[in-house]
Amino acid sequence: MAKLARKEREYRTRRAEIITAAERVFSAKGFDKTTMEEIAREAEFAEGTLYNFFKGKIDLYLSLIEEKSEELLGYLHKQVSKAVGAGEKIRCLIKAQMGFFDKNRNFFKIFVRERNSFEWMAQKDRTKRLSKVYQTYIDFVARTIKDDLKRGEFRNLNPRETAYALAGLLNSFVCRWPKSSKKERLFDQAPFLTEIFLKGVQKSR
Amino acid sequence: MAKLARKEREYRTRRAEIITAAERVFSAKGFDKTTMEEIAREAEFAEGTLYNFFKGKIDLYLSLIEEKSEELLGYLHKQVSKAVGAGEKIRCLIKAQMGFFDKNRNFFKIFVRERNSFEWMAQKDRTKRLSKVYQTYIDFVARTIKDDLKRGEFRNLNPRETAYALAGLLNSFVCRWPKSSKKERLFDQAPFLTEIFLKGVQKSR
DNA sequence: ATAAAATTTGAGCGGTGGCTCAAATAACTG
DNA sequence: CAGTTATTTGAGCCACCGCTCAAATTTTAT
Repeated sequence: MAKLARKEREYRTRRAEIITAAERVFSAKGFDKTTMEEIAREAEFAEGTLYNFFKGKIDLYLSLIEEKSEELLGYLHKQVSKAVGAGEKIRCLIKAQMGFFDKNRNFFKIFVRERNSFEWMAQKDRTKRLSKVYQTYIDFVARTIKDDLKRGEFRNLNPRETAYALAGLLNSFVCRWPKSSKKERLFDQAPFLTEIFLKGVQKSR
Repeated sequence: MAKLARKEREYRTRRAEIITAAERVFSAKGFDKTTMEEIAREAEFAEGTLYNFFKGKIDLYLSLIEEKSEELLGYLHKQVSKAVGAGEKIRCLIKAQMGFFDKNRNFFKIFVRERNSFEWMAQKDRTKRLSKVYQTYIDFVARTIKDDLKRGEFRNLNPRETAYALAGLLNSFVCRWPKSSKKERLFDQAPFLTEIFLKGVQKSR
């Protein structure tokens, strides 16, 4: 019946509100310095309410990363699938990722920060859930590179290693961003990075 | 007199022992999840003793990063200054950094992790002391790149932006390391990274 | 050997923050 | 509206941890 559907919709809305509130706080303070009390205040709920939507602090954090990452990957997938021609998929991937981060500044801080440290994290389940997310991301980048490289005049490199190199190039560059002016868009830096990377992997002649 | 000198030596030895113990724990658990009690246990001192050597947890952490970074920079400087010829300094920088990290696995974890998040950190003094460290590092890389690029057939790029790109390339690659086998050395990966980077910045022809 | 000075020790204090749960409130139902 | 169920609330519990300081121990001086 319609009633049930509305309830479900409202539940999701509230859940999403909590997630974006958490995103703001986590991105500003990092996981450890963020308190549930602060997320609750930001989301305009009482602290206890958060526990009706998430098992605890870690679950909330991981849910946020997982869901936003899915969004990112979906977007990248959609954009990249359009591109054809040697190097075009890679070019498109870089542009798409920068564009996504421009629109999701808060999330990107969490994504980058976590990506660089998840490897040696303490809690078991946290490591597991996170590594899945980042493996999926790297796999996608590696596949894109693989498809693209064999199409043009590129060296025969290990796609996975190359994917790490590209991800690193993007991430670190992106780390300067918080310091630069608000209006500056990451998207505009895409050509610079694309050029370095594509030249870097092309065949010598 | 000789007596005073010995005291001083012993003081420094104990201090260094605490720092390397802290290095082990911090690298394994990260700043927040590391407790003073655990560092004390690892260093075989009582908790209170740590406070005779450092003002507190943050001071210990920052001292560790500052002192090891100085060591790293000194080593890089020494190695790079030997190199001559287009691209040679950069090649040498990459090899030296990988070699240093091979020998300082624990420190490198802290260095990389912190480098990626210090930009938006909470505590004022911590940010200040850290940003100085990383500015010095990036400055050095930028200077090396600048010296080198004008010597060969390279594009006219902004050295500072390019330094961030290079640092990112190295760091992210290095992030895979903890997963790979113990015997695998970062040093052996240097050629792969060097090639991508040098090709990436060379003039089109 | 003994007193004085320096160093180490670890139990305990105080503040913090994740999480719970009984009570309050709101939403449905007939 | 009354009764029932679902949701929200926030004060308080409790475990944790950085840090202190009086007492114990070691080192130095005489």
